[in-house]
Amino acid sequence: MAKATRGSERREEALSRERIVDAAIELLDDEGENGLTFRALATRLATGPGAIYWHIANKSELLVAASDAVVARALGEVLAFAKPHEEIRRIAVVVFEAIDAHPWVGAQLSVAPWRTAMLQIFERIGRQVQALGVPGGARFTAASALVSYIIGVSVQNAANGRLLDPPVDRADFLETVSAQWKELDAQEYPFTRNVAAQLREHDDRAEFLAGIDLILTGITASR
Amino acid sequence: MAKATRGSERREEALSRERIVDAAIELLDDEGENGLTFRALATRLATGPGAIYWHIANKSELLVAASDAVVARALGEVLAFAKPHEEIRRIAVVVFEAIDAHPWVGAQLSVAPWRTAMLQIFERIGRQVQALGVPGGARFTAASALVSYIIGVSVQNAANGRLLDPPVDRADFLETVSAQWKELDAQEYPFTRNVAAQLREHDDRAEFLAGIDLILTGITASR
DNA sequence: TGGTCTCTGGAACGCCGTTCCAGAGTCCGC
DNA sequence: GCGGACTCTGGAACGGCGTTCCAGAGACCA
Repeated sequence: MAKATRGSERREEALSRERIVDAAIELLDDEGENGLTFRALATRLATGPGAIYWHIANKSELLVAASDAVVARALGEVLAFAKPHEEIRRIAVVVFEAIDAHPWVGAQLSVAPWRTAMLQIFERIGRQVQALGVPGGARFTAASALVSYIIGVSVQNAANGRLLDPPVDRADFLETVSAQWKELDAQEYPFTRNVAAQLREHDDRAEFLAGIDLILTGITASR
Repeated sequence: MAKATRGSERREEALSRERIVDAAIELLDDEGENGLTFRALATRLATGPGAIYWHIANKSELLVAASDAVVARALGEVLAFAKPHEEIRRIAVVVFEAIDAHPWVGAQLSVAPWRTAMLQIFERIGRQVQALGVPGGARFTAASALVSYIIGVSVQNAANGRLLDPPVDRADFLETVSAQWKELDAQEYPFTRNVAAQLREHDDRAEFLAGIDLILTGITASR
């Protein structure tokens, strides 16, 4: 890898793993998950598909690199807070929002877990669980539950946003689903029918944080 | 749809949506997510790809139908229990195991949520949350948190199982990852390094249930 | 018996991830 | 200053995919 030391570049801006990953992120954000193809990426970088394969092994590696970059940037925004409770909530929100802004990251995290992206989240959460005073034997469980919940909800929230092809207004979308829930069979879906109104009014982010608090309460109560 | 009333069949067993979905489930279980192609499915059904399209609109609809069938069968096994706590745990375990046995269901649930499969889980969990005595305004939040956690952990657990192409022994796999964690940078990943041993020994299912209990404790404590 | 409607399945289309490879540009030993 | 080796490029090509098309087989009705 002596490449970086080379003085001059052949192209205006030489192809590099970083430039490819950045272009991939742009493409994914602009065109959605299906928009990322090696041909489209090559066009955007003014080159051919073959050139990309010199820097990246395959599409899966490209997706891992792209999601790692997004998660790392998001976590970088969370500074050390005074109270563990607060920092856990901050990390959760930042991850939630990163996946909301880049829905393809969510899909990627559930396909290829325990790569760098997820490990970073686990580490940050784990330290705060420790700071909360959770005893050694229960830390792994508590941190795992939190991370699973954070990723799980974020992925599903992002999936909801991707549901309809023309990006539809959130309020309209909830209105529609809520109406569908109200039409459900009263025998089969009594509960869902009853909470249909709450679906329309609910705030994903607030609901998400309420879940975090539920888990934190559980962790603290059984400490 | 007067088809079902037709007395005689052209083939030994006529093609039907149900037969196609069953064959798709078999194919997915046998060959993995990438094994389901319309060509392979056509071969298994001794027909051509075009015939399948008469019964199913596209691949996405086929995947939705297949996961709905698997989840419905799994939930069907859970009878009404006396105590809501118990039934919630039973539902959680059954979903966890169904996704573990059919990992492709997990991937599907995070791509297309809020279809029948997820709704069924939500409904069953919601009723028990209500039975727990959670007040009306908090039921939606509690049920959502539980469902998100259940799906989130199950999907990630299933994704772990799919990680390596030749199905590797679970203990070996954990041993390897645990060893990798111990090799992590001490500055960057102190927590993860510390719990590496717990990763090796932990039981996914038990950990999953511990998380459920954590949330249930939280729900009960803040009731 | 002829027409219509349901259903079949093979052929073909366009796009994808990936591989191949001729060659352009750069560096290094002599 | 020159020749070979090595890095990197990008267009062409391959096999496989989801999907569409359509000629026609079989069952039903007038």
